[in-house]
Amino acid sequence: MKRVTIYDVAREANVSLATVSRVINGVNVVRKDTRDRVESAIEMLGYKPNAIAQGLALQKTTTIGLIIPEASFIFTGNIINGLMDVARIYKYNIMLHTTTETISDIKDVVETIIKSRVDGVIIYNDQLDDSVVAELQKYDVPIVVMNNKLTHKHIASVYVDIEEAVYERVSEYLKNGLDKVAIIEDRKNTTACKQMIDGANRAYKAFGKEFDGYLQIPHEFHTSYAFLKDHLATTKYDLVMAYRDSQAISTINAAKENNIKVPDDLEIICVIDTKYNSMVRPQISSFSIPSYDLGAVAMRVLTKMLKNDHFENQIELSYLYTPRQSTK
Amino acid sequence: MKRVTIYDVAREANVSLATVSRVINGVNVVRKDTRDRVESAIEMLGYKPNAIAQGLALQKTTTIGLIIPEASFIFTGNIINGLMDVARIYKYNIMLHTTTETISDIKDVVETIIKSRVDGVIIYNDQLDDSVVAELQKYDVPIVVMNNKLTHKHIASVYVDIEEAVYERVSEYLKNGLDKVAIIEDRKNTTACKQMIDGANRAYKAFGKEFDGYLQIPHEFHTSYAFLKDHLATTKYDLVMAYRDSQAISTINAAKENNIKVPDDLEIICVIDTKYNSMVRPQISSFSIPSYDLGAVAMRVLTKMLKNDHFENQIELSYLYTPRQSTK
DNA sequence: TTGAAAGCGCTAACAC
DNA sequence: GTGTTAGCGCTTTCAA
Repeated sequence: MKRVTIYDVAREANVSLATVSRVINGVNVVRKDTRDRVESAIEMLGYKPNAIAQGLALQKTTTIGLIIPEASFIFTGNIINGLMDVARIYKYNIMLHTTTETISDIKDVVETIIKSRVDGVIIYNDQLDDSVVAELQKYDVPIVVMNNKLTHKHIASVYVDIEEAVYERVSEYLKNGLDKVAIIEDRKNTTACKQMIDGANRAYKAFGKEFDGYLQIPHEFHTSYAFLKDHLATTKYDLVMAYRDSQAISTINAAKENNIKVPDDLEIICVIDTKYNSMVRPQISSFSIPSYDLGAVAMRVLTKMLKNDHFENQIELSYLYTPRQSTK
Repeated sequence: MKRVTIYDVAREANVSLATVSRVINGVNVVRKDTRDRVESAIEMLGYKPNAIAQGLALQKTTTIGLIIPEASFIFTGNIINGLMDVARIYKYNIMLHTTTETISDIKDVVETIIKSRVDGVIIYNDQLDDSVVAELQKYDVPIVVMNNKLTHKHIASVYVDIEEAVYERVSEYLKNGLDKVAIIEDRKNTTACKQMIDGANRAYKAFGKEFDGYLQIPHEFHTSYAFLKDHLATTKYDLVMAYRDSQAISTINAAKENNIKVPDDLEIICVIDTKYNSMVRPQISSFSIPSYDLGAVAMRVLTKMLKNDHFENQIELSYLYTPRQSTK
């Protein structure tokens, strides 16, 4: 089909292109019968307004850039679903960008983001580099960051208070005299992991003790499973906490290898869980981070920013600790 | 930062905008010293070419539309990773669209795709509606379809021959006299499921038998697990095949409830598996569909189409049957 | 090697 | 109510 433009429609309907533009954009001043003429011309020619030209004329693209780390879809999938559902409502398009771990790569992403003149950006990235945000800010792009509590005035952040969540839970164990708590390192989620440790530290301090259960996985081990299989053979814990459910599952498998019974001999809790947690046995107790909401809220805040409405620049989403089969 | 355009750069460097354009696009006719002047002006002003304006002038956007069903990221995540990696190489942007199951919704997606003037479209959708493809084709958008063997001349399809895979495997069992084979319905993947059944039918026919193991999940059951828990109590199988690993896991759980030992009393095979299969015990034997490659190849074919290079319009990716703990 | 100017398809002030 | 026209920021012929 030949490209059909607003001129073609105008000619066909015997009106000026301004009138066609009015009809397209629902400007309610066009007389009913001319509107009908225009509409049937549009129908007849199969005309679809060129969003690129509109973007150029209006100085806005109605698309927003989404930045997530590569290979993270198992968790971010739900975030994206939430985000897309809201984006659909407000007619925003989503430009997807994934980042690998190299710094040059993330610079490239920012570069393309700027060039593509998106109306706003949503970032989910645990190891978020300040320079990225700074660069983006130079170009006045509204930014929403997920899962990273930021304090910039012009950036909104949507997150769950993981520190508090872990604090609460660990306190509970300490209260019952169970103080052999471990937190597994998560190299892909260093910030989240740091919050977990902070929470544990605070809890231990409150009980006059010191937390020393941070399990860093030595670099010679390729998986946390490989490490834990050895480690659990020699060290006994009351509770192991992991960020992702996948790590929790690894822990369960490692425990099984060592004839450690979950939850009788060892309890396990993770922070985020995916649908697979509902299939695994035993099912893992978790904080049920509302990942769908994380995306949906982020998108909603961004639309507010774009309309210059007032917006909260820090939105804390609540979690709900959900005990399952991996804890007593 | 004030919007800086090509005019600003031109003024700063004391050249015409045509020259700036040449520098930006690496047209090698600009004298070294003027190029240097332009480049330092660009640097100084922090100029980034407006991709929207370029898109309008060049009649191409260097972005491609990706359509996937909502909530499918656990599997499509890998596809997206493959796709993004290749897109990055060729400097294409990805516009992400998800479809829910309503027909009006998919029409909307096609509408926005056309309007956004993407250079091409990649579709992963099991229940792909022909009318969608037809609509897209009217506007001459190059299309690549994943996991759906299509025969249109101007559409490329990238897929794995699931029918053959299942045929091979089932034949193997029949050869050993094991003929109680079941295939679980997958409502989200009807086309894939149909191919599985076709494969089983063909295998049975080759052995002079008739396949009757298609397990449709009655609508009163919300999950396959719920259904199988009952069903496996009364019916014995040698082999249960599922499309997704998640269904295979459900089957294992349902078997466990009925004291059926996997793989001793019942073997289980799935077609696609995600990283979770590496964590679950027993691990499930599968065909190891190369989902990353599916995305990467799809994107690569599309770039060929866009360059008007010759391209295969049907690309079959190979699978590798990988026996694990769920089979003997 | 460089510049002038038309055009890409649309919107929005302004005029009628 | 409708048309005219000047942009939006870039590319690309054509001349110089």
